[in-house]
Amino acid sequence: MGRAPCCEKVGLKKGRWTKEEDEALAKYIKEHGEGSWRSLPKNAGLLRCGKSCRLRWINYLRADLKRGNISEEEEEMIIKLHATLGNRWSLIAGHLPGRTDNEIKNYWNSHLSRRATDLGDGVVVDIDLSKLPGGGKRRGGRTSRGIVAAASNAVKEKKAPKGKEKKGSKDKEKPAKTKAAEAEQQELKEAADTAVVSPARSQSQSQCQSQTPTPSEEHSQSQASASGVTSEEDPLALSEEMMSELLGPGSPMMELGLDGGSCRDSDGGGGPAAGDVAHDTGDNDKAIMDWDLMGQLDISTVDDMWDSLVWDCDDVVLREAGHHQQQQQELDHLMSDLFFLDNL
DNA sequence: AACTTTCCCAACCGCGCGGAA
DNA sequence: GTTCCGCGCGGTTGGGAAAGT
Repeated sequence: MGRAPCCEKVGLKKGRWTKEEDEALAKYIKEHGEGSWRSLPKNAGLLRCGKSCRLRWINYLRADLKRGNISEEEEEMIIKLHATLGNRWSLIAGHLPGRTDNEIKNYWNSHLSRRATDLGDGVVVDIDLSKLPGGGKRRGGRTSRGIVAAASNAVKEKKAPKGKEKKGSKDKEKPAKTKAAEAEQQELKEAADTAVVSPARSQSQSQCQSQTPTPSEEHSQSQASASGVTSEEDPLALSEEMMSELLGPGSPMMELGLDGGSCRDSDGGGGPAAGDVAHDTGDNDKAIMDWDLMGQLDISTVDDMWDSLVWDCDDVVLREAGHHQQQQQELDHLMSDLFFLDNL
């Protein structure tokens, strides 16, 4: 159908904002409040796109923004949350009052992702997203609350199957947005609280997501990988609870105790896994696949994926894993589970 | 001092989602 | 049920600053 441009592009100013523009925008929002971004520039007398105004306000002009460097606590929080949520910058920002998603994203890309790459020498996996279920494709757009809801419904149902299932995505109990948002917040809070993460482990985990490429590759890959492994059919969608269940005692992965197919601490004795949310057994000999990668890395398709997988450790590990037929079957089973849930 | 490279961050872009019409 | 619109999100880009040669 073709999509109308977000705003008339002709005659609009781009680039850095001037002080006058900032003042005009701030003044207008102070008087009229946020919202109606599309019409705001016109009303405020700005030659800017509404989106640009919104961004400027959110990232720079808002009064409640915290200025200055990211503190160590914040940094740790970011690492934790990133391990849990992936590149959900807005969600991460939600846990860091006064920080914007853009700020956190930039900070991650410029500081943390690099540091994550620099440290450790363990398994480094770069996953070709296109080979994942659903193409592993992630584009822009908001986190689908419907997916989140569906996923958690699926978990609930798995726990207590009901006779009849209501088709969930369009929840009649409005304001769903508020409810869902609250639920999401709660869920994330729990995730952040329960995620057993040490920075070191996070680094290792992050490294699992990005190999050690050239700087430019590193930059985009870390983004892409992180994005990919938490892609639209992602851990968040699957939800903490679901992943816990999948990683629980009854799960194939837990029973397998894979040594090779997983992304784990390189030194073999690293701290608890960042993504091993609430399932860190403390037994590092039993590698637990980071749940960011859970199900994304199908060893049975290792040959297919070989080009896109880069292992920065002994190949033996992978070879061993690749030859475990039973493990493959169980992984396949897990994959189909995940795929099923993804497609809810 | 001049030039080049790298880093950082503000801003832009394209897309998906939800809701209204 | 479909289309359109507004909004928000994540990825990417571009330019200035800092560091290196």
